[in-house]
Parts: sequence; C-alpha cells; structure tokens
Amino acid sequence: MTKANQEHLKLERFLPYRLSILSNKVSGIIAETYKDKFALSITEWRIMAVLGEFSDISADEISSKTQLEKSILSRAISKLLKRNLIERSIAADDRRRSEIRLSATGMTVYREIVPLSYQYEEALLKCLTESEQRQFSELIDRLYAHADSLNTP
Amino acid sequence: MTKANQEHLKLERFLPYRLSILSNKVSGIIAETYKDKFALSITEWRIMAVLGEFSDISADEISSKTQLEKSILSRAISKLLKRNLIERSIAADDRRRSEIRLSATGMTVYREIVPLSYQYEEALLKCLTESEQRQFSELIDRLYAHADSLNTP
DNA sequence: CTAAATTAGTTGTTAGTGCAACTAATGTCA
DNA sequence: TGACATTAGTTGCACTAACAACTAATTTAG
Repeated sequence: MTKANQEHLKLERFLPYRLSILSNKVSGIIAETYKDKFALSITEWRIMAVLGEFSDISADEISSKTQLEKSILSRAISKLLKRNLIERSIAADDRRRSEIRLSATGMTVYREIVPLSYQYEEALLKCLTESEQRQFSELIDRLYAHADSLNTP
Repeated sequence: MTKANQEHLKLERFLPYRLSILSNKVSGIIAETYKDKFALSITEWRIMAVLGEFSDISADEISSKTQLEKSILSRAISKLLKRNLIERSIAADDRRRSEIRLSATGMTVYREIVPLSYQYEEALLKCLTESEQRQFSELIDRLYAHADSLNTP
C-alpha cells in the first residue's frame, strides 16, 4: 500500500499533521495548568525542569537539553531571573559561561509542579495499557532517531 | 510504577516533551521542503491541503479541518489570494460566508506537493514495520481522543 | 416585524519565535 | 606571542501566533 501516487492528501490522516495536533493539544493542556498556577510558559517550565535535574549548568547546556534556541533561552532566563525563580553566576574557569540554578523559591515551585506533571502524564496515558505505553514510547524514540537521520543526510 | 511522587522530572523521558520534540522535528523537515520549493509555510500548506480535498468551502470549514484560528486563517488566506494560489467568492445563500478553492496555479502546486508529502511520510515511517505503523497510528488516535476528554471535563 | 443574539470573517494589539549580527572571552597555531 | 577562529551569551528585527474587539450578515424570539 504505497501512497506516493495518490491524487490528494487526506490531511486528517497525514501523520506529521496528526502528530502536531496531538502534541499541541497535550502541551496546551499542561500549559494551562502552569500558566494558571505559576504564570509559567512552556519554555520557562522546561528550563526549570532541566534545572531541577542538573544544577549550575550553562545556558548552552540547557539549550542542548531542551532544544530551545539560545536567543529564546536568553530572554526566558532574564525573565526567570527577574522573578527570582533562578539564580546565575559567572563560571570561575570560563567567564563567558554562566552557571544557572534554581533559587529557593524556584525550587519550591519546581517541587509543586513535578507531581502535577506526572499526574497529568499518568492521566493521559491511562487510555493505554502498560505494554502499549512502552510500545508508544519506543516508537517515538525510533521515529525521532530516524527523522533526525533523514534530516542531515 | 507510579511516578507521581518522584523528586524530579526527567524531561527527556517526559512524554509530552518528547511528543513536542518529535513533532517539531518532523514538521520542520517538511516545512523546509515546502519553503524552499514553493515558499509556503506550514499553515499555508495545510490550507491548500484541505482545499485539495474539499473545494468551495468556507474559512470556517477550513478552520475546523485544520485546527487553525480564524484570525490566522484570515491572514493566511489573504496571502494565498495575493499569490493567486486560491480563489474566493461570496456564497450565494449567505453573504457572510465565502467559498474558497484552489486556483489553476494552486492546483498545480498542490499536485506537486502531494506526492512529496507522501514520500516524506513513507520515508519517515520506513523505520517501523507495517504493524508498528498501524499500532502507532491507532495509539495517536486514542491519545488524542483521551486528551480531548481530559481537557473539557 | 423588529430587537437581540449568533455567526463569518477581519483587524488591532501584544507577546513569543527565529534568524543574524553583535560583544566579550577563550582557544589555536604559526 | 599575537592574529584568527571559535564559543557563550545578548540584542535587533521581521514575522507569526493568540486573544479580543470589531463589522457585517443572518437567525431567533417576543
């Protein structure tokens, strides 16, 4: 069943489209929670999520872990600094690099959000069996790796 | 294995995050093709994709099929009109409603893009077996339906 | 039949994104 | 060592997206 010669494109069955719709829906629901409770955007939340795992890392390291553009990161970091959710200092060994970490306040917020996030993930995945969850997860990883390889030939 | 009490969040294993990254990667690769060859954004391409399937439909109908905001649609439609890729007339029975269709040029572009899109989809899915593809597709549908129901309780 | 409500589409405003140009610090190598 | 390249991060700018307010046409209800 090759589709390559079909006359028209059934958008609602087109995988890239469906992925995008699903992802937007899912992210949108989470974003609402974060926004209402903590006035955090997805971008800001991702930064804090990384800082909860890895402390005193540079913007560049955050960038590689979140896939966020460095300019976007730079502006988001300024915002979080202004709100005192994170702290920043200059690295002793390389004064270009900054070392960023959650502040005490940021840590509190973080610890409130993490369980919420997992609850949401769990609620979302409840419509799949355990084995389906594993399968889905694995397929995503494989698709990503493959898409990546298609991209840079 | 409930995760709800975990101390920190492994962002790179968090499903909503991975979905978003995968979706961006996939859409990004396609967007490049469309942009390079036809100077079309994803939004514009989606509109044309719907018009290739359903002709003489209103902006509102396009909106429900693409999930695009009506303001975004309105501006994208103006652009496509200026480039003569689509045509618009006022519905005879309801003068608020417009009837939009691909122009001859638009149709030509459309017919070039459709096979490209399917080729890409096929290439992307080549890393999965047929049965995995079906499974993945089904899981996406179920997750979407479920997310939808979580959203509007 | 007409006033209020609804619907289709447009436009204004604001904030976020993405790219490139820029500054400053560090690394490289002849 | 000293010109050149590279790296970390910031900023300027054009563009898109999201939300609400708006216009115009139509439907609904008293």
